[in-house]
Amino acid sequence: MEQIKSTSLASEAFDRVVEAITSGEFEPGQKISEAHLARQLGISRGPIREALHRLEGRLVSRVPRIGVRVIQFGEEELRQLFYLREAMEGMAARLAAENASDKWLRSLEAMLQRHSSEIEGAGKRVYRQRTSDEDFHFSIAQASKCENIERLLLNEVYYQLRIHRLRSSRQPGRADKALKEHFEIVEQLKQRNPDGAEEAMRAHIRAARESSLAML
Amino acid sequence: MEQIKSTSLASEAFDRVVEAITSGEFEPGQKISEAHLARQLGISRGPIREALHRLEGRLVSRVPRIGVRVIQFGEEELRQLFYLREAMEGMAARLAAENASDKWLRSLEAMLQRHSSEIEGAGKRVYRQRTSDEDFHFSIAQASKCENIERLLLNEVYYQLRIHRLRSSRQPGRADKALKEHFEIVEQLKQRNPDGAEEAMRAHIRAARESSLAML
DNA sequence: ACTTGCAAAACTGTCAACAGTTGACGAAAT
DNA sequence: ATTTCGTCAACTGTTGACAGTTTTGCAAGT
Repeated sequence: MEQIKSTSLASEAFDRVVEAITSGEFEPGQKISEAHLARQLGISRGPIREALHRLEGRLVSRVPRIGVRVIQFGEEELRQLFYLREAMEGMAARLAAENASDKWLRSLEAMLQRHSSEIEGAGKRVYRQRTSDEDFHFSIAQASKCENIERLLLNEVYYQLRIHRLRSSRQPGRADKALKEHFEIVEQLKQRNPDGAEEAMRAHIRAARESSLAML
Repeated sequence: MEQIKSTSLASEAFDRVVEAITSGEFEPGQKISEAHLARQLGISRGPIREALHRLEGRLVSRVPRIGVRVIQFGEEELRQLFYLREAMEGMAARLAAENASDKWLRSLEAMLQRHSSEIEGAGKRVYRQRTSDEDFHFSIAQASKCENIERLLLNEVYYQLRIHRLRSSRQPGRADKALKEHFEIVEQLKQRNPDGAEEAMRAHIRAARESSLAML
């Protein structure tokens, strides 16, 4: 038997707006009008309001009586996002090292092997909503068995990161280095070394931060 | 010049619900009816819906077509909350050690001196919405100059922590130990030692975690 | 050219009402 | 006594309308 999904208009609208923002359809700083968006999606303003409120502070900023805008993303905001990421993903790696099952560890390693061969045939710089990198990091967040961290990474960090990724090129050779760092993280996880796993993850994210900031 | 405050009914309702939950007026697990709450506050359901949605995942959990309930708080949830707290506040302390002004450091130390004398006259276990402990920790979050961390600590962590604090007694002598740990954190901040500050903060929160869990 | 004042349009905050769903209660059937 | 079924009240999701505010476009004045 399969679950019946009766999704609400508000959730639908939420997904659409996230998609529109993280895919670049809505520019950073652009104003989003409730009424206009409601007409565009063919529903009333209620569900739209709900969706936009759920995004407040994450992907849009709101000014009372004025409206909501897609968040702007400067160097400082990006740096701070990486600080938050370092803290949370570092802890996630630590917890994963303590909690993860052997089965999961093997599947994570298999994922890295796939990514490894993807990089070989490296021509394809096609856009994909969820990158290999995000899959790896999110998998570790899940393995931490800490719902708070998992939820916040998903809702706060990764959404914002996609906006940035969309508008900036990556340093040449960064993918290779990142993959090596991923392998180092897996190695620490396999050794069930919480300190090592956390430090490897944090070093990886610091490196990603410096690389991203260097491209601005 | 002073800012004109034009607070909306939704924000008002939001504050009221937070107050009701963190003060214990609404029990954990209790269902909150939009219609009932709207009648109670004398406004329509729109602003209420908005307020409850902003609390989703933080202080209330929502089931589609059923309604919202005040979150339940078990041992595991509490442990995970402390993991998140350790990660974020550790990073906050690190950033504070790097960024904070000397003026702020002196005011933080003065705050600790006040807390110190408060504990002397320790009879007053009166309930206060914001405890001395929370003031100390939030001040460091502000000094980190990282808006993400500040916002998430406020909206995600401290609210939930208040629910727990309300319903559990503290270990005898914990206040004294906590104060000593606070002084250690300040010491590391004064020395502008990021590693030391982060580790002191994390050790402090681990100790608070163990103490809290021991009381269940 | 630049500001000032004003009127119209557009938009947000709020409300009241409607439709469909859920959960509870009690009657009927086994 | 227990289960099944149908009814009903309460509630959530959604809508359209109203009021007040902000923005915009334009005209008049400096």
